[in-house]
Amino acid sequence: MLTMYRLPRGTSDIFGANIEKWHWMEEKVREITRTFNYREMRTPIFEHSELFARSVGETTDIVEKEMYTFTDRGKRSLSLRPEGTAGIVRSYVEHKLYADPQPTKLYYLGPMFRYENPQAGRTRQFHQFGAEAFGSLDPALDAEVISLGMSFFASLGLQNVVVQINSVGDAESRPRYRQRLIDYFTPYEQQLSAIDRSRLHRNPLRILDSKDPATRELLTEVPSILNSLSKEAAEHFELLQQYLSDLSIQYVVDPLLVRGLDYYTLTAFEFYTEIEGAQAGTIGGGGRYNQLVGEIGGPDMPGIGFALGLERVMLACEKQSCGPTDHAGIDCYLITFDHQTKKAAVSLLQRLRQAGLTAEVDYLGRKMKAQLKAADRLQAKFALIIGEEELAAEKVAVKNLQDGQQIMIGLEQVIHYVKEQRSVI
RNA sequence: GCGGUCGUGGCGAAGUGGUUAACGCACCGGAUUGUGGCUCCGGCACUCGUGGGUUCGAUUCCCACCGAUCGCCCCA
Repeated sequence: MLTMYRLPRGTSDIFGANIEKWHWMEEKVREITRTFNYREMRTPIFEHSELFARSVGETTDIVEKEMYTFTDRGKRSLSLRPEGTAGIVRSYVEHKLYADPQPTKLYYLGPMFRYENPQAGRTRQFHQFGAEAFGSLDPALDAEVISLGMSFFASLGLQNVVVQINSVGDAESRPRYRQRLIDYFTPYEQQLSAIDRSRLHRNPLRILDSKDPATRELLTEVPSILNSLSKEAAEHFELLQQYLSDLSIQYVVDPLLVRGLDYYTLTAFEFYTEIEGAQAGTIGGGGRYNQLVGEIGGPDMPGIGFALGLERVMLACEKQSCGPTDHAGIDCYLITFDHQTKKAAVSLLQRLRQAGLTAEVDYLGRKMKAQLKAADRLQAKFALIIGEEELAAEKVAVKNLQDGQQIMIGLEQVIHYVKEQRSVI
């Protein structure tokens, strides 16, 4: 293959049949967020690197080894966004949206970037649909956010999506649990893998997520975070479950569920479904972040949100055969023979299009037979034939390509006729 | 960052240490003059990922690199 330039590793070009799928999915996002009254926010694709380090967490893999960081001509360190929440929170604070009546409910949709090795459901540029709701501690809002995600999946026709929930505690209970974990694992430290040992010192909560068999043994007896929750945190979690039940949302409590981002407090959750490929089953995740707004310089405002990986959602859709209905073909294909008929066709073409019809004409000088073939391939409903005779009579031969019937129509009546007939086919 | 598998024309897919590298799909043209979807015929003139090496000779053997894919870590 003599292609000089190829797309960068972990990226993809979306076109052809795939673009239809993306439009379909994006349309579902717009629909569902409208009914839940979340408004779109578009933030830059890149931000100051510091923002991500602060919000996502200095010691997370995302910040430590996955960011696309570069220095611009003004010597600023910028990074392509690895996730969406940081930018939304920055914007919320920067534009003082907390001064508006709360809650502020926002959603975003767009590409994210992480320098990782690609595999099933993981690419370097990927797309997320995320929602964030600020300004309320009400667990009913947690339930709404989860419900928004589940409703989105339902609108796509996806089945068997489970939401796993947990509480990672608040400012009071988290340090306490952290210490309990350290106390629990320290006697076994020598048995832990190198990774888990470093987690023990840096971020003990992450051990809960370990896939190491030896560690998993130990996890069967590990103290549950749910027993370390403060009264408020426990109550929040309890109320959330009640609301979820009221919403008939199937959920599973998983005390081992922790998330890879540091900013979560209280509620943490993941959306999961079976997909080919071991790790792609998590199609979304989220949680509360009651400290984050304050941490990046805003007032003490709580927030909760989720992010869904649309490529993974797409994989799930493919597995379950849900997707957009095949788009209908074009309305008209104009068939011409020479320069004179082409001239007439081109102006008819414009009028058809102005009337809202999808119309096409041959630009390759093909013979009539080939033009009809092209019309067929485009699934045209009508072939509008403009030949010498038609031109002289100021008529068009309109051929219905479904039943093969053909009639002559006056040049001026064609649009009306096609519009009328189109709906009865 | 680490490990497995793979890399032949637009796509799918055979194949061999040595004359013109199958086939299918798609595409283009033709089968009596302006009529498609079926059929038949023909065309589509490829550095066999890239660069080295072994050999009289490599697309087939070896090495490196690049890429794809699957997995680990981690995440969406």
